Amino acid sequence: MSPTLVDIARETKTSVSTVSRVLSGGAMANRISKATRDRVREVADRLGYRPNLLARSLRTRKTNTIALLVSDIANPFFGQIGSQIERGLAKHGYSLMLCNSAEDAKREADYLSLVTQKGIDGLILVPITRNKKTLSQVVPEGLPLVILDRPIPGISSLVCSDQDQGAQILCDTLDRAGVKQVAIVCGPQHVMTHRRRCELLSSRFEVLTRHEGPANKETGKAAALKLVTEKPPAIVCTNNFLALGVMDSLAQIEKPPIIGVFDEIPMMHLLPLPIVCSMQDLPALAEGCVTQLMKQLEPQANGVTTEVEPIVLPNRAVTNRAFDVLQFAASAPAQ
Amino acid sequence: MSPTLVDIARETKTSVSTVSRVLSGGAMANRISKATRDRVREVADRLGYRPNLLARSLRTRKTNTIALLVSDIANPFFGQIGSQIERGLAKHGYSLMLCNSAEDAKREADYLSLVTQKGIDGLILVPITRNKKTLSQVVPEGLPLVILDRPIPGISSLVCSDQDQGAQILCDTLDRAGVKQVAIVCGPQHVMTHRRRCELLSSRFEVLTRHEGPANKETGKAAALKLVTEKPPAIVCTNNFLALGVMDSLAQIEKPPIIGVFDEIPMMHLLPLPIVCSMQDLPALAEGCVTQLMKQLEPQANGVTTEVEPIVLPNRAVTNRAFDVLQFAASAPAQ
DNA sequence: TTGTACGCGTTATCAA
DNA sequence: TTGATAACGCGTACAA
Repeated sequence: MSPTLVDIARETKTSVSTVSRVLSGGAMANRISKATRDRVREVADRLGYRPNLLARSLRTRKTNTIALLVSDIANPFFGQIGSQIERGLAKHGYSLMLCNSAEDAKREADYLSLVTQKGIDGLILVPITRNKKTLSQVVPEGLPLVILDRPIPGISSLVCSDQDQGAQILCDTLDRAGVKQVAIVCGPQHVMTHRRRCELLSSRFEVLTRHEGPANKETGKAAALKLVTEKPPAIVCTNNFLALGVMDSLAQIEKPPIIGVFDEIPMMHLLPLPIVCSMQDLPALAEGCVTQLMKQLEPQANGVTTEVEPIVLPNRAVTNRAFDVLQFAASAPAQ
Repeated sequence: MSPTLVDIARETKTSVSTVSRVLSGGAMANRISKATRDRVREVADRLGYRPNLLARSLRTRKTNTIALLVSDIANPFFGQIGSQIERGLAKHGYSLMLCNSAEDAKREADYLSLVTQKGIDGLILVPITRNKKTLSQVVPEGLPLVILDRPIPGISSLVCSDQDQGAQILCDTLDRAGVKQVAIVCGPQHVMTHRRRCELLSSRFEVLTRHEGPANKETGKAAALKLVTEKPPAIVCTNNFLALGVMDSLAQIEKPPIIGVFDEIPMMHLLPLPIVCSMQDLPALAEGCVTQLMKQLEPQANGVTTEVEPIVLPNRAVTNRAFDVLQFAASAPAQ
């Protein structure tokens, strides 16, 4: 059994409160005589004392832990963002508990329930649920909360990329390459990001076909198999997993279509297909979450409660070499 | 403030213990009269009672939480494995706390210290530390522990891929393609996996050059730039990140070298470089962790303590299309 | 079937 | 500068 304050108190002939003050009293520690202070520390060291954080949190109602509930940890996007958020939080003395709802509403609910019961000081959520009401039923009133990546109407504590701008720059790039018609491969429409991206695409191009399904590779593959016969000039996928599936099935085509995609595609320069992708600013997203959270955790000293305003970040369009070649050929005749 | 057992007891005119028994007594609940049982449940529902898990864990010394401390969550390999481990644990009633040491020994130590103080029922660790002794100083005696991916001498509770077999099949494949000499790009030698892979490669091929650095893209890029002039027939990278960097820099080469790599390369069929990779069995690794852990958490009913033996899984070599073409040309003359 | 009383390890209040 | 003592919210042995 790990030693407790009582053990140290006994060993050092003092009281539990004294020991507590020395070991974790902060400024209080200085109000204890140097003699006993040293003695307590010495014994604590020798016994290998380590505070029981459960007990401490129960008493102080503070866990110094932030939960990050993402929609799919297998997606490198969230792995990277998790990694960066964690670094950011560490600077403020918080540690991160990373959870995975796996795009499953039930598991999201379970986890929300679990982490709040376990006691967390704040929550960063990539929501499956898109309803403010159902959310407030599981998330305690007043818990510092940041919604990440997928806006929920009515919640202003938000950090996300600018959906419209991201879609526009993708469309602009396709435009410049002479694209007029596209096929769309998209994730579930009840997810805000997928839906909005589809809408914007439809408003700017003639949509030949639209395949919808779970936002994974399999959906992309299935869609690509059907699209082989249709030969659209461009295929736009509403996230990276879909695109991976699509491209996987499009390998053997002689004159592949242009692939438009949101999120990063690893190794895109090397791929023989022309790709344009609308990339999010990952570091800024991560940092946004942290500052957004800290605003709620460390309220201003001067009674002024700083308003929490959404942080909406710009995306940038990136093309690969295969695309650049194509674009040149297409725009050359016009000049 | 969230309601507690006391609130319900007051409201329902019973005692705290009765309420506790009804709400979380398990079999005990049946030893309470149906009348009060229903009344308690009704009130608990109405008040929206949710047990405080901190308090419960403090009392029961059980958190139903397993910590998974990985070396780099930004690596999709660990994202996927984390996702699968979590699913596996959920079936046994445990939830997962995913932490990231980011290949940093200090952060590993910090996290080990943190999670054990917070109270966990078990730990799955992808170690930076490779020493049993230093590990046992932070990890409490008797805590169910599983070492994942990187063996530590003296610890038998291990789940990993067969290093040697994995390297051998990679070498075999290169052999069949006619490769005699290789350049190596590897991660830090103090990490078991990188070191062992290097050793085996050296024993089977003439090593032209060897670049070592942190196991990330940048190291790979730097190495590739130097290798451009040397033109080795094959470049072997000891993990996927290194390979990504290498390939990124090797895009424009007319006759690219063969790339040998451990771990999965996304989209490898599509890449114009010949690639062979030695892939680990992810689902088996994840499941191995869970069973290994459960053996320690749920000791056999019949006093026989089941021994914990290392789980070592076979890898399989996968080649892409560019490689297959190459191999055919090389082996054709021999036939 | 139910209630009383105690302990889990810590911090906070009050008095000395 | 220090020490009793009471919480925090919960589970459980013991008694009724």
